[in-house]
Amino acid sequence: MPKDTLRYYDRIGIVSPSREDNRYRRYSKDDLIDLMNIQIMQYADFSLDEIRGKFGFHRMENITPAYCEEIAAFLDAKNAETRKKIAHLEKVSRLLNVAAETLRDFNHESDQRLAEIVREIYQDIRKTEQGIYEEECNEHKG
Amino acid sequence: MPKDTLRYYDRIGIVSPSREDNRYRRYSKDDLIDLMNIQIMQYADFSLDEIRGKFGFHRMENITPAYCEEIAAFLDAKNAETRKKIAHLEKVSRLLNVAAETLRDFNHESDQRLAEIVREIYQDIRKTEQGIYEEECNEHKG
DNA sequence: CTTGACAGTGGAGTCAACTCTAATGTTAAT
DNA sequence: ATTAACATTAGAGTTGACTCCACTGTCAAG
Repeated sequence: MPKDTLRYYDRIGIVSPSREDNRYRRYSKDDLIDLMNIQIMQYADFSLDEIRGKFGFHRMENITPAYCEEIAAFLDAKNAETRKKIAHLEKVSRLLNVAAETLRDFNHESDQRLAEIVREIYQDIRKTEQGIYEEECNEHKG
Repeated sequence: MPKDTLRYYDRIGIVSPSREDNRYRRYSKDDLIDLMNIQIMQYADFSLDEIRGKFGFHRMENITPAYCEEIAAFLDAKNAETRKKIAHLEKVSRLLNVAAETLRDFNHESDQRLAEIVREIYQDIRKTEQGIYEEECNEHKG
């Protein structure tokens, strides 16, 4: 992990190691565990804000069943989001496949299939835009 | 599509409509088709640079079989990338699933499965880092 | 005791794709 | 003729997660 990244994490208060007399950072075992957890969470597409906010590095004290359930629900939500992204990418993959096929050997059948996928995608795009406008409305209300 | 986005596309030379006498932008049918294509390509995770570079909006002239094959190969590469992203997200989904399960009902079996996935992910992360270092090397060589 | 290789800091720069601001010009309606 | 509602522009700001810079401080080796 690049040093600048560690300094950055320290600055934004995500992993703040203790200091030696000369102000050099000293990373404890727990700090290293936190850093590894961060890598995993980043792999799972959590932002640093989410990591700080939801996991906040409670160290074994303070772990009530209610807290566990809260985290579990959060993970469920993230998972639903992830499934949506996968569905999106599956559609993209199909699109690219058919588009390449159509380019290589133009015929009515693959052209039809391409058009069908494109139509589907336009619907998705319009849905997303609606989502954005609804969000904006809610923000104005809130 | 937001007006600012259209102005932005005009500025960076992606869709540059003709102008009326008063300098107002007038979008032709072809411009609209370009804009729709851009939406599709963005859905498929192409950057604006890629869109400008690879598709450059050749309008029916200049479409040789060689050009078709070049684009098809490009789409294939993008598809390979997409499949990799899907594999990544599938792993994330499994992780989130097992993590939530483990949080809700801690037992040895799900804990084991969680550890297994985490191990797998660390390997992926290390692979990615290596990739980055190799890229850096090649840049220094090139 | 100098030299080189590290460590520290605050602050600025990077990337992509917008998004917004301020100042000004054009048009349609009252 | 005034005003509201559009259009134009150059240029600055936004986002997140770094990444780099110039400068200074610390330390071990020769």
